[in-house]
Amino acid sequence: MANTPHPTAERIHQVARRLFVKRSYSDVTMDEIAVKAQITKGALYHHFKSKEALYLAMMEADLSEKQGLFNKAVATGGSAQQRLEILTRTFLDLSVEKKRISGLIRRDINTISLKARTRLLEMYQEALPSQVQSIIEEGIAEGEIRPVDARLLSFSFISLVEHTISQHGTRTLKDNDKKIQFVIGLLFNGIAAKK
Amino acid sequence: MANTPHPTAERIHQVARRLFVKRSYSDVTMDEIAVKAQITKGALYHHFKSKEALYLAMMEADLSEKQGLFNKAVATGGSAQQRLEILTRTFLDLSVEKKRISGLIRRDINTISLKARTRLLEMYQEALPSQVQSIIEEGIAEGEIRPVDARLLSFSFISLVEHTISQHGTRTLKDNDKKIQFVIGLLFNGIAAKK
DNA sequence: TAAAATACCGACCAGTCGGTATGTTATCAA
DNA sequence: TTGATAACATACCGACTGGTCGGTATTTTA
Repeated sequence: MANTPHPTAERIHQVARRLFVKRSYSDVTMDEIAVKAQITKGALYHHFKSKEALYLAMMEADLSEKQGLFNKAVATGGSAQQRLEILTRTFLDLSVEKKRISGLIRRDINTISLKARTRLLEMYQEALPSQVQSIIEEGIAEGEIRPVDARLLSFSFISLVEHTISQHGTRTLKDNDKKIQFVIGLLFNGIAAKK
Repeated sequence: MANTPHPTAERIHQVARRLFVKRSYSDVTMDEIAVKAQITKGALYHHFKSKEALYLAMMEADLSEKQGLFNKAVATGGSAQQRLEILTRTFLDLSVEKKRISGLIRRDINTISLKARTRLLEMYQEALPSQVQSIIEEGIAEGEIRPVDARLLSFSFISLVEHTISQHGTRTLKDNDKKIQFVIGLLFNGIAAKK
């Protein structure tokens, strides 16, 4: 399925990923991808039949990799809090670029075709939110977490984590331990002063 | 400053706002704006010297309006929690379109020129995050809130609120009271079950 | 009421971008 | 050696896009 055996296709993936992370779908051109990958447009279109196909293939490769990684965190034992900590750490240990990709979906989702959009959302859903959600749901079942809407909470949590890797987030929370502490602390205990 | 007395310019603003909310900066064309505003391209460029100028003017009008509204919430008395509730309610009472605009900045920020970008970020910063931040800072000073990084927290909080108006958010949290309860409850107390 | 500013029209332009048509070269099985 | 196919290269197309410009209608001002 997610096999990209050809070295050129691999290189195209890398270049595309780098460019799409920095600029929006519409702003990245196929010409630029070709130049940066040191091939011609003909070669580029030999490997990917359209811009959208390339974008989707790149995202699929990334998301399936993430799904596998996060699945390990979900599968471990321990409390919901511990498992969310592990999952968060797994995410934060990724390269800067790969951490940023997750945010592309919200940015580019309205640009691509309806078919690609549906597909992309499904892949994203499986890779990240649903895994967080399942941890939260089990936490609720165990009485560790108050009964809340697990899905909405999982999106909120992901958003919180993404904020810790923003420019200001990395400035304030230097290392990954600090980031995890901030995000897990806020999620479980809030910010109210202890009475 | 934020005076747009001319009815045509006003109509262009409305049309542009509606389109830019739905699609990204690059995907909205000046031709389409002209057609939807029932004028010609010539007239459009008579009122705004460039696409970017139009985008910026639209955003400025919106953000300065918001800044004024939120300022009232900040200026009221009461605890930090009460004031954040009022601010959140003020935001949630806006039209769907105006609620969505705030999210455009993160989406389009890399598309526009550096100069426009800096300007836009300053305006946004003043209108929303810094007002939330000042409430949080006072809450910390009063011992109501644990000492945390107020700026990072304000961004996180805004993000939480934005999630409640997503498709799934509105489905789960029907009315504004529910939304406020979710967001304030999470921020102050977290989701851990009470011991 | 003349003149000057404003508002608007619509044809047009130069450049861009995704995609294609038509090659040329490398690979490798038979 | 051959010939089929994959892997590229090059030149080009046509649709589109932001922006321009000469000119006209309308309103404001002197």
